[in-house]
Amino acid sequence: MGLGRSEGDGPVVKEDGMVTSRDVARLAGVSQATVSRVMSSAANIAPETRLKVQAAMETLGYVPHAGAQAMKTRRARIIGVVVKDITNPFYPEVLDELTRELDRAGYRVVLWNAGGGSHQDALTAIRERAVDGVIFTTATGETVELQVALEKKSPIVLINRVVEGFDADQVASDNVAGGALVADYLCDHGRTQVAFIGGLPDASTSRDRGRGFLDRMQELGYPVPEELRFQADFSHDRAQHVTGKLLDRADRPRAIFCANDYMAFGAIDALRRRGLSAPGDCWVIGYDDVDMASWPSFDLTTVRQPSREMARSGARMLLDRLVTPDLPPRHQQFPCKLIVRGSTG
Amino acid sequence: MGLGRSEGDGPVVKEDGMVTSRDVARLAGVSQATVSRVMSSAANIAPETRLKVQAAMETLGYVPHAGAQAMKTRRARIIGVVVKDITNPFYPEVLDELTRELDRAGYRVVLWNAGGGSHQDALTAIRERAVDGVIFTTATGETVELQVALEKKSPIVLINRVVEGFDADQVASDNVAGGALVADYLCDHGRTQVAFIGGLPDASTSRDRGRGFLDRMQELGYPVPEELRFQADFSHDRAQHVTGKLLDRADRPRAIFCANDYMAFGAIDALRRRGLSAPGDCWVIGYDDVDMASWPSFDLTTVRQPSREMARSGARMLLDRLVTPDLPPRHQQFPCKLIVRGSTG
DNA sequence: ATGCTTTTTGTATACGTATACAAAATCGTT
DNA sequence: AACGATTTTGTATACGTATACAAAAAGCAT
Repeated sequence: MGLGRSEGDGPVVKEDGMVTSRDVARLAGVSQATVSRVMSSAANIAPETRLKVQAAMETLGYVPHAGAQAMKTRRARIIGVVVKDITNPFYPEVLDELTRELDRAGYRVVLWNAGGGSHQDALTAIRERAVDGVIFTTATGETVELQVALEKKSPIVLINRVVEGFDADQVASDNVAGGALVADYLCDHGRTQVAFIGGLPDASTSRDRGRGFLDRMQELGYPVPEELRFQADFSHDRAQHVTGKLLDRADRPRAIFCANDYMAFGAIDALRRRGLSAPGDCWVIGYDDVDMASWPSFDLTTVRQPSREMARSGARMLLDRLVTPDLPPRHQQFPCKLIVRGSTG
Repeated sequence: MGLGRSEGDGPVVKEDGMVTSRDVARLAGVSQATVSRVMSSAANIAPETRLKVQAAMETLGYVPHAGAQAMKTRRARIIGVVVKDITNPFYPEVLDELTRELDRAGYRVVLWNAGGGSHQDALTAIRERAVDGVIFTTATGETVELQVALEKKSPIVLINRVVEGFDADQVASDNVAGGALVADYLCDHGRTQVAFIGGLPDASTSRDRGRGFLDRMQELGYPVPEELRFQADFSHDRAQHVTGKLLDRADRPRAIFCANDYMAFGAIDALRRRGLSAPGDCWVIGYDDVDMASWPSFDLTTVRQPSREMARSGARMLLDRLVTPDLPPRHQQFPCKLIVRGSTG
C-alpha cells in the first residue's frame, strides 16, 4: 500500500468546478474508496482517517454527484407527485404536507402539474430511474398505463382519487359515506329540492361523492332529477357559471351540493354576483374542508376529509414500499365528517 | 466489422427490469454506441440501422437511465423552484406557469416548499448536479449563501422577491411604484387615515410596496403613523388578527393597504367576522391580483403585477443562462397597474 | 478494377460513485 | 518475538451512457 498519496497529484480543482471524491482522496492522501466510505459513514474507518477526509471534504466543498450516486445505488432519492390543477387550493394543502413529509425522509419532490402528459411522464420518470416512486393525486382513466407500470413493480401510490380494482397502494376518504352525510343533513332540515354539481365524471372522488349523495337522496324519497345534476370539472369558474344558470330558473333549488370546496366557492360567488347569498337564498355545501372554507368570507358547510393526514399516510406508504417492494397493496380509507357552518342552516 | 451481434448474447431482460442501451444493441445486432447515436438522433445513421434499433428499443421498452445520462452530459434536465408558503394562492399561480414553461422546454421541476432549509438545499442540489438551476421566488436575507453560489457560477434566478446588489438574473414588478399608486388613489378619494400591513420585513416585495406607499403618503401630506403600520408575515391569519385589532380601535382607519392579496383577504375576513364590510366600513386594498381577488366574494381592489408573465420570463432567463452561462445578469422590472374593484370606492 | 472521399459503425474510454475482494496494518495472545 | 484474528485501507471493477478515435463500408470518379 502506498505511503504517500494514493491518488496521484493532479489539480485539486478543475475549471469545471466539480469536486469529486477523487479530489478529496488526493488531498486527504487516501484512496477514493475511503472517501466513499466516510460518506456512507457506516463502515469501519479509523477516527483520524475520518477526520482527515472530512477536513479535505470541507476545504474542497465536496458534494457527491447525484447522478453518479443514483446510478450506483439505483436510488434517486426523489419522489414524483402528480397534480392536475395546482390552482385548486386543495392541492397546495396536500403538496404542503407531502413536501414536508418527504423532505423529512430525505427525499426531494418532482412536481407534475396539469399538462395532458403528466401522468405518463411520471411513469416514464420511474423507468428512467429519475424518481424512485410516484404519488398520484389525480388518477382517473389512465388505468391501462398504470396497470402496465404496476406490473413492472413501479412504486406507485394513489391518494385522493382512487381507481377501483387497481392493485396499488391507495389512500382516500370514504366519499360515498361523505356524500350520504350531506343528503341526510339536507333532508333533516327539510331541504329536499337540491342540485348536485360534480367534478370530472371519471374522477373517483366526484363519482363516489355524487353516488353517495344521490343514492341517499333517493332512499330518503327525494330523488335529484337529472336536470339538477351537473359536471363542472372541479373548476371554480364553471361551477360559478352552472350555479348562475341554476339560480336563473323559476324553481330555484334550495341547496347546492358541490363535489369540492373550490366549486362551492364558485357557487357562492354566483349567488353574490346576483346580490343573493347563502344560506338566505340557497344553501351551499362543499367537500374537502380546505382552509379557505373556514374563512368568514365563505363560512362554508362542507364535508371534512383529513387531507393532510391522507397525504402523510400516502407518503409513508410509498416510503415503506421503497424499502419493502413486495408489501401487499394497502387500501386505506379515512372517515369524513360534516362540518356545519354559515352557508347552511 | 463483426458479422454477428457485436454485444454478445446475454439475457435480454435481467430480473431487475432495467433495460440498458446494451440490451438494445444486443437485440438489434449493433454496438452500444450506435444505440446511443440513435437516441441523440443528430448523428449519421443508416436508415435501416435506425429502424432496427428503434424496433429493438420498442420491443424492450428501452428508456435511458437519467442518472447515467446526467453524469455524462453534465445536465440533469431538472430545474429547482423554491417557494415559502405554497398555501398562499400567489405561489400556485406562479408554479402553474413555471411548470408549464419548463415542461415545454423539456425540464422537470423539483419543488422546495417551506422548511427553513429550502434555500440552502436548493443550492446544494445545484452542486450535486441534481438540478441544473434554481428559481427562487422567496429570496430574503440569505444573501451570503446566494453570493457564494453565484461565484461558483450556479444558475440562479430570483423572481418576485429580489435582493439588491445581487448580481444574478432577477425579475420583479415595480413594487415601489405600485405602492405609490395606492397612496395616490386613496388620497384622491379622500381616504387619508390609513393603515399598512406589510409581510416579512426582509422581503423586498413587502419593503418596496411599503416604502412606495408610505413615502408617497408622506409626500402628499398624510404620513402614516407608526401605530398604523404592521407586519403580518404574508399570512392570512395574522393579517386577519391584526386587522381585528385595528378595527377595535376608537379611531378606526378608513382604509387598509395590505402588501399582498392573501393578507387582504384576511383583512376582509376580519371585517366580516365583525359584521362589517369593505368598502362600507373600511376600504381594503391588496397587491398581486391573484385570481381569487376578482371573485365576487372578495371583489378586491388591488395592484396587479403580471405574475404569470414574470414567472415565464424568469424561467426563460434561467434557460438562457443554461445555454449561455456567461450572459450578463439581467434585472427585469414589470410595471404594475391599479385594479379598482368593489372593496373600495 | 483502382484509388479516393464520405458515410457509417465499432472499440475503447470517461463520467463519479459504491463495493467486493485482497492487501496491509493493528492488536492481542502466548 | 511470533502468530493468528481483526480492523483498516487500497485495488479493481461495475453502474449505464456519450463520445473521441479508428476501422470498415459505401460511394464515386477515373
